Amino acid sequence: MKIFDILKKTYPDARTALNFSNPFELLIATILSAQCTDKRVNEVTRELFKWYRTPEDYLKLGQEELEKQIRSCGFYHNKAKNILETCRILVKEFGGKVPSNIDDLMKLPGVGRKTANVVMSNAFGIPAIGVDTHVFRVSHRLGLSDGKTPERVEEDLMALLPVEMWSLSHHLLIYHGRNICHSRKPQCDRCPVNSLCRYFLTIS
DNA sequence: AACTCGGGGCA
DNA sequence: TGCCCAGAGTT
Repeated sequence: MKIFDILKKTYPDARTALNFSNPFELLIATILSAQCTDKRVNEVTRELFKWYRTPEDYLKLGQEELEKQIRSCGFYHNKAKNILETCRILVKEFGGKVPSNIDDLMKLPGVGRKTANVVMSNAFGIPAIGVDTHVFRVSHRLGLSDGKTPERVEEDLMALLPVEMWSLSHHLLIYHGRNICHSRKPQCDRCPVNSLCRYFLTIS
């Protein structure tokens, strides 16, 4: 697919901003990342992971103290509650390990389809496309999908791309969304794929 | 499909 | 001040 060839050349270092290879740490960081900048998640987790590295560590920490630690990420009450319940399930049902399939991951509170896919692809190397707001918006603009839900966009992208491109396409579309294809004011004049973009066609 | 959960950065 | 941020859960 030509669009992704260009994006790959344009963003040769596109990779996750939540750069954790440890599945458990990536899971926690990704739960925290909901409606929060990756910059702040990295700040909070850099401190958090110094002291708390396993599900047992968080269960010992407790709700109130965890809320304080993650407060600046927003939605801290729900996130703390979800993280602790997730840790309980990990200990009780998965031997303290993070499962690597989407069904088990999505049973964890605080883990939706996007987070589950990110954990699978970034921590376990399983081809998957996490559809966040960037991927959703950019895919629609480019004309890669007309899906009304993230799941439909995910299906369209998977049908469009070879399996070995799934994980990378997630990073490329996010990178592009953050750098050029902004929600409000997309920088179409300096977009490397504007000649292939459906949205650019409608406005020019 | 619409709504709520929210602190913090930035214009 | 107002808008936005690598979403998920509930109704």
